[in-house]
Order: sequence, then C-alpha cells, then structure tokens
Amino acid sequence: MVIEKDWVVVLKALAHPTRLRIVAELLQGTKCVTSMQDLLPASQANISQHLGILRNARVVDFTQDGAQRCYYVCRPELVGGLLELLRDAPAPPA
Amino acid sequence: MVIEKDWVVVLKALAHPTRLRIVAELLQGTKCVTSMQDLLPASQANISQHLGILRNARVVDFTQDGAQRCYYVCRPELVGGLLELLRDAPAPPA
DNA sequence: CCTTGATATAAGCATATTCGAATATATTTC
DNA sequence: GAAATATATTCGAATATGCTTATATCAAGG
Repeated sequence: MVIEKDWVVVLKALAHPTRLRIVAELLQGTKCVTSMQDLLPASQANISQHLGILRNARVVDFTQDGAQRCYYVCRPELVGGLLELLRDAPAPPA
Repeated sequence: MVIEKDWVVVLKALAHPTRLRIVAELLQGTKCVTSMQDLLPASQANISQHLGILRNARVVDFTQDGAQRCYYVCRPELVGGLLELLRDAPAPPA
C-alpha cells in the first residue's frame, strides 16, 4: 500500500489531546473560538495555535462571521470515521 | 464524546511515516524485524525503536520464534480500518 | 563456552512540539 | 476614530522526538 504523506499530516494533527477534543466538539456542530474556550481547559492563544495546525492539515476550516470565525470539520466522514473506530475499538490484548 | 488518553497514544504511534509503513506491511502478514529491514529505508536500531513505540501503543505485538520476533498488528480491525479510511478519504476542499 | 545471527537498549545530539506571555490584526460599536 | 471584542501571530523556554552509533541481550549451533 502506498503511504501518502498527507495521511501522516492528518494523523499528527489529531494526535494531541486538545486537538482531538476540538475536532470531537466540532463534529457536534460548528463553533467559534470563544465558545471553544468555554469547553476546553486551554488559553485562547493555545486554542488558536491548535486550530492553525488542524487548518494546515486540512482537517478543519472556518467561515468568517463578522469578527468571529466559525470552525467546522471539513472532512467529517474521515474524522468522524476515525473517532468512531477508536471509540469502538476493543481493548488491546493484555 | 469522552476522549480516551489511549486514543492519542494510538494516533501518535501511527503518525510517523516509517511506523505507518510498518503497520501497512504487517497488515499484509506477520514479519520479523530482519525482513522489515529489507522493505524499509531505516536501520535495524531505528526499526526496533519504532516497533517499541508501536508495542507501547498496543498496536503491534510479536511471537517469539527462536531468536526471531514475528510481529503482527494486534488490532487489525482498528488499524486496517484507519488505513482504509485514509485511503478512501477524498482530497480536502481547496 | 564461544561465536554468530537477531533484536533491543542506551547515550548523545539535532530538530520539532508545546505552551505561556506578549503583541498584532481585524471587526464592531459607540 | 477610540475602545472593546474576537482571533491570530511571534518569541522563548521547556520538553519531546527522531536518528545515529555503540553496546547489550538472547537464542542457536558448533
């Protein structure tokens, strides 16, 4: 199987607790940065940094709504599918 | 959705070109370390280190066969499913 | 036991990530 | 246009990753 470089970028983007949490929240529905600050134990700057990484990986995108940016998962089948797989994954053999 | 810490460990383990390549190869069938060296452009020590990371993440395990260790993916539904999702993922919106 | 083949671990260095603090930019409102 | 709100960027220090080289372990054969 050919390993696409983009896959690693996506996986790396998701491989962080805060970022995984962000995309899980965004799968529930579009959110602006301020509302994410209420949900996550991270500073505004930090959330913005993580969003930048997710944006670079093409995992999320946003629509501008006045001064606000409404973020959403731009490949929900992929990201949602990944989270579902993880959620349903049986515990590893001891 | 609850974010399990283990998920991040699995994603981090897979978020590396060599390691992703290793699991892709192992999904095709069990392999010992020596035969992986023929497939990958990496040193023995390096491959062994990556295998250690995959082991810690409970992504792979091995059976000992004499001096050889035969590695295999120990959660093939999960890992195979992830790779399939990535492979089938449409290109992100430009 | 000594050697050889297979694999793992340790040490060291270069590079990358992460996060906080401060600052910048853009938009709305008054 | 000044102040307030929303978000992004920059910088620096701490920490983590990745890779190389060298060394250790461990099993099998002689």
